[in-house]
Amino acid sequence: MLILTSTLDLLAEKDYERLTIDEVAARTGKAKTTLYRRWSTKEDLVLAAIRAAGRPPEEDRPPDLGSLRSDLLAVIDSPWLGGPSRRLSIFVGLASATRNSKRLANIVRSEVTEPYVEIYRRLLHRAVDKGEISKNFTASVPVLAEVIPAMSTHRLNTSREPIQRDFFVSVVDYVILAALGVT
Amino acid sequence: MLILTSTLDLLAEKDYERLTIDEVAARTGKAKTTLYRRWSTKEDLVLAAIRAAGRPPEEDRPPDLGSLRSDLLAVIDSPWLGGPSRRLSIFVGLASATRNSKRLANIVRSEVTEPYVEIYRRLLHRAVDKGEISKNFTASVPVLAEVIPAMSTHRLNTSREPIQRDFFVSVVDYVILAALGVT
DNA sequence: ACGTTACGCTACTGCTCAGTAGCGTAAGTG
DNA sequence: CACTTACGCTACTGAGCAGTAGCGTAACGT
Repeated sequence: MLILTSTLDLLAEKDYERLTIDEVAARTGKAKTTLYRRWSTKEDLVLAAIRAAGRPPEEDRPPDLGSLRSDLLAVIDSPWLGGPSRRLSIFVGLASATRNSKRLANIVRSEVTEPYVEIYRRLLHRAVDKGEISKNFTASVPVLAEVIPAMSTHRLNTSREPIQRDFFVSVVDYVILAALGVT
Repeated sequence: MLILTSTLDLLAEKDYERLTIDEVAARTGKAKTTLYRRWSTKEDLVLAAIRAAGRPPEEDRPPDLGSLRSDLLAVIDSPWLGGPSRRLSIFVGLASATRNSKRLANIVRSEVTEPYVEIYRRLLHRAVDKGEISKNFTASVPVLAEVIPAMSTHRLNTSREPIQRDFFVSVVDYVILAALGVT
């Protein structure tokens, strides 16, 4: 649906508060009243846009490319929500929404951020089970699973420029894999 | 100055956009006109509040407690900006401001976030120089210096609840020190 | 006593933006 | 051909909030 993807586009460019229905209308060529006929509030529209995006495909089919490193990078490169750059911008745009509405906050957490962290968590646990990583690191998995989302949103928040892939690679190599004793 | 610290308080509770001059006035018992006589815009007021906070004391006097671990925790526990909890909330509140004004964004970066990351960077480099950490890890210092701010703002953004100290300790032990091969 | 400075108060302007009213029109469906 | 459904358009209301006007008043120094 054009309207819903455009809503996500605008959410990526601005953020929830700066996203105006007028602009969604203008960009999609629809009339504002048309939007309000289908979604009775701005919150509903954004909610629908989130749901329309579906869930990350890696949730059902986690990558299995032979090494933890390549699996982590595969998730980073995932085309979900339009690839790393758009996905990250949407994450940041939605973060501001969680301050507006507790309802929105819960949906965002349960449909977007939590599933995403969960994927990393599972990859890490699987690497331990496989023996690729020592069992001594089991305790650190929950924290490490948050590292990639945390570092990338922080980067985008402070630098405003699009994030280079090198940065993700640095995080994987210098932080996550290093913390797991992978040499 | 009561007005400036209250401004920071409100910034910590809400964020830049939700901070209203009327509320600053109400909370400080001042008249709104009084505030506008001294600072001609909301942006100026917040700017003044930031400057009044000064710079982190660790910038001049980095902690030196004998181990990298205790130095990192000392910076985390720093009383600057009212201690970890208030400081972190202010960071998050200011992040929303960087979307409003490029001027504000630059000041926030140069006076608040960058100095803070720089402190971690220096602690890490010093540990390498001292020989506490192997020189092999020099390349990873810039990324690791962002880990604590990134992880803590991310936590606050997604969970909304105050952050427990255990979390910081986990980040230090399971992420940073682990990534530096400290056993 | 007198002027100056700083503050308080009430009331207003002006803008942005969510959400609504009401009317018109094209396209499908029986 | 009538009827319904869906959309477009212009114009409005109403709230929130930055910033302003104008007047009154206490505190101060001289």
